[in-house]
Amino acid sequence: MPELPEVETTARGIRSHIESRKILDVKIRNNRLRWPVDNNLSKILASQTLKSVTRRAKYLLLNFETGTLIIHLGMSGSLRVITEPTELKKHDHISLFFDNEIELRYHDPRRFGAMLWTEELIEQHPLFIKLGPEPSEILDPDYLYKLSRDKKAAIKSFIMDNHHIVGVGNIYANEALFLSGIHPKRAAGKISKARFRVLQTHIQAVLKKAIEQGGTTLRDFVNSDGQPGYFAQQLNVYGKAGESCPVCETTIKSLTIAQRNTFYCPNCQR
DNA sequence: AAGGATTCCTGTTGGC
DNA sequence: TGCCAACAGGAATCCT
Repeated sequence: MPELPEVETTARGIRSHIESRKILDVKIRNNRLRWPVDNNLSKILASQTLKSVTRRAKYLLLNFETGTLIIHLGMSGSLRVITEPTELKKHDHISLFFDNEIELRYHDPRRFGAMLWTEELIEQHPLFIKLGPEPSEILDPDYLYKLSRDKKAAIKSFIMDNHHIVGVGNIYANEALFLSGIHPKRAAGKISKARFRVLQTHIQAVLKKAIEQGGTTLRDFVNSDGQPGYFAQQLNVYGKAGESCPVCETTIKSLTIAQRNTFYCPNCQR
C-alpha cells in the first residue's frame, strides 16, 4: 500500500539509475490500469531523454523533453529497477527500457494505479490542478484550521482529502490523529485552532519521519522486490484493534469512516 | 456545494 | 483441507 513516503522512496530509488538516460523502447503487456495506458507510449517516448524524476502528492513524474509521464502506484503498484535479465512475474504490466541497459518495470496486481502521458504543464493537468499543498510545504501553522471552518465532515475525512492537503493516506491519518489526541469522527469545523496546530504539526512530522526511514533502505532498492522497507516504522493504532493503547493501555477500537477502516484510542482521543 | 457512496481489481484472510 | 465470500484500499467519479 504505497503511502506518500513509499512513493518518495521509490522516486529516490529509481532516480540515479534513469535520469538523463534515453528511452529505447516501451513494452506494454497489459494496458488496463485505472485508465487505459496509451498504446502509442513507445512511439511517443522512443529516443526521448528523461530529464528528471520528481513527485507531486502520490504521483511519480517522469519529466521528458516534450511532456510528462505520470505514474501512480495505486495501492498495490511498484516500480523496480532491473539491471540483468529477470523473469517476468505475473502483473509485470509495463517496462521502460533505457539506453544504459536499465529496465524500469511496473508491477501492479490490483491495477488501481495509472500511467498517463501528458504534454500539459503538470500543475494545469486535471489530476493536479485542484491538489492541495505538500505537507512539507505548508508554512502557515493555521493553514488546515482556516480551511476547516464550517466543514462538517469528520476530521479524518478532512485530512485525507487531497484538495486540502496531499499525501495523507489511511495509515498516517490514523496515526496523526492518535498523536494529536483527536477523535477521528469529530467534525473538522469544530476543532480549535490550538488542536489543529498540533494536528498539522503531527501530520508533517509523521510523514517526514516515514520518508527518512524509507530512505534508510534505499541501498537495497534495486534488488528488493520493489517494496521499500518503510514498514519498519512503528505504528501506534493502525491495524491494532483489540490491542492496548501504548499510552494508557485502553483497548484500541475500530470503526468505519468513509468506507475506510479507522483505529483510535477511546480514552486518548476525544 | 458539500459530503457520502460507488467503483475499479486481485491477493489474502477468515469462516465453515 | 478446500472452497468461497468478505475484505482491503487511493482517489476519481457519481449521487443525493
